[in-house]
Amino acid sequence: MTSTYDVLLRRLQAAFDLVAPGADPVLRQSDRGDYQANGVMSLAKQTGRPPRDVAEQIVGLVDLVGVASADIAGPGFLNLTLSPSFMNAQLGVLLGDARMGVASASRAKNVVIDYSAPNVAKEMHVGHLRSTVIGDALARMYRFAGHHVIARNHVGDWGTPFGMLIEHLVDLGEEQAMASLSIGDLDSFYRAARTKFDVDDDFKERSRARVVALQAGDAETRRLWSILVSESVAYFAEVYTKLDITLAPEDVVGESYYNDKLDDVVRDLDQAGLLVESDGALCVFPPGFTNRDGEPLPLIVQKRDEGYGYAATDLAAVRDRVRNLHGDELLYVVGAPQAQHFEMIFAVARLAGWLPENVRCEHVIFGNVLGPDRKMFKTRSGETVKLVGLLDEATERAYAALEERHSDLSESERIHLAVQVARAAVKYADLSTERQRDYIFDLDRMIAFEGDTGPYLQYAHARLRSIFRRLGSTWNSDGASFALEVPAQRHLALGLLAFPEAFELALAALQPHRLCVYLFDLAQRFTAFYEACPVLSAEGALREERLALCDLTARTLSLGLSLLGIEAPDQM
RNA sequence: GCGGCUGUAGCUCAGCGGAUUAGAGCAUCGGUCUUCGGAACCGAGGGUCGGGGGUUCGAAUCCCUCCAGCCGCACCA
Repeated sequence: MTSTYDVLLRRLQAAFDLVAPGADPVLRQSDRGDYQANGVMSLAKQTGRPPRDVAEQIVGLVDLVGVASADIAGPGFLNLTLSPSFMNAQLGVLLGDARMGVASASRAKNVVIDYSAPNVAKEMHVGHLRSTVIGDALARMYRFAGHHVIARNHVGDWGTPFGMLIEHLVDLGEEQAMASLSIGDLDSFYRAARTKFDVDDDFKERSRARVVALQAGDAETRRLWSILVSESVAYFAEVYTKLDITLAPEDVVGESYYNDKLDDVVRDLDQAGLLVESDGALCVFPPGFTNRDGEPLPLIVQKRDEGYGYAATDLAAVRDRVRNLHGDELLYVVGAPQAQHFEMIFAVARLAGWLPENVRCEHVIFGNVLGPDRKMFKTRSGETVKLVGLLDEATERAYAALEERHSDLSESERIHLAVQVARAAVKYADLSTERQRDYIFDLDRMIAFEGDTGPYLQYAHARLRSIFRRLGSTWNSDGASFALEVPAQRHLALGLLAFPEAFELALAALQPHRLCVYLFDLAQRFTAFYEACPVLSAEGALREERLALCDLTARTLSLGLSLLGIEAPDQM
């Protein structure tokens, strides 16, 4: 179907094109009319004509028959009011549309999304939360839009720490080490290795030798290393299941994957004449970057000791994602501190010709998770907060809240619901603010059932479903049409019709919070409707109409939440 | 020093391709209703949109500048 927004846009565009080809109508929802087109104002400015004249011209040219009426207001605003018949028709189509009006992409793009990226042999902590949650939401949104998502979990599985980790594994014995790792207490494993490394010179020496062996490809060392990796990946999978994240073990393509491609990267850069030796290191100096002394800032590709740094790996990854994965879009869901690093990586990749103009490459930046003191979120004792612990605590709170309100749930139902509510709370809190901002992790606030929270949206959905449960018989929408004579109904209907543009804007800007804003607004429209409009006690056509609005609202909420990676249980 | 991000109601945040009256949630206060699940709804108070300039008929939104906070600025990822 063509969304309501798109119908309006096309009609307006045709009229605008007659006045000034390509002029943007700047169409958006409005509280003045149903929609407003502000493009007249800039068009007037651009042509030097009085806005009202232009507005009148557009109104004369635009064909909105059967769709809407247009009024000129103020200096030259175009307020649009949808016609009842058009709304009825659009809502009627929605009843049979599982996509709730969102068109599927005509050409599926390959979208490579790099997110989560935990470290092998290290616990996942709050620092991984945002990348994981935001990245997964974007992945779900892209898939729904009809694109082919290639998720890349760029785990830290290489580097000097692996010398000590492997030696620690040897010390423990493989069986003991695997047991220790599979319990999920990765931090104590890492800490133990670290401690030995710091206090035991002999261990330190062994660790260094082990790094050399690892890099040289020594078979036994690689085998031991792969134990660490596979145990960790298995652990990550558990965390992802707990969080309901779509990343699979196959998506893990760690830093080590690029090892054998790094020589090539350097050679290519050299042949392109981009490589410069500086202080013994091989660097690229992309224009426009300076250090604190105002001197050109290098991207160090190969260190003085001839080892490769992360820049080389990231460059190899860009190249791989364009050449081999045929990515049309490359997204990196990585925190704000690495902004300059990625700018440089992208700049160098463009210089080297690895990143064609038509490939969109973007660092999807997000801010920090802060504690109540507005500083980086840490435990009281100053340690990083484990993701699993965070979820467990959220689940306990959700469980307690459910226990207080529903004694009729079975134990297993309550546990299952608590898990769903807790995930919703944590994810929605993360997704609902503009991602570049830091946000304060406040479990009390996010798990509240009132206000702009995940659980509130789940609740709105559950209330809707309960109406259909009370109905007893199965309902179908065959007899429904939309007169929308009660303002609350019409207001809700307008919200329903706006789902496609809300989704598309969120996706285009890579801003899941826009979808959150939409869903919360829809939920509020629904509750207002719910107060004003009895459903089950209504009769005849009015009852069918209201049931249909409930059905559409429930489905829109459920779909929208699912695109954020949040479940919408039928009962709470 | 250079660069980036952030600064909107007591608190947490939307709005920032300029445009008609600056919004929401929480909290506070006051109401509604013998609830299709009250985990609800309605209303009120509360804002020099960090400060100051500028562009514009019109700026929270664009430009400049200053202030505050956080982050980055060569061999750790």
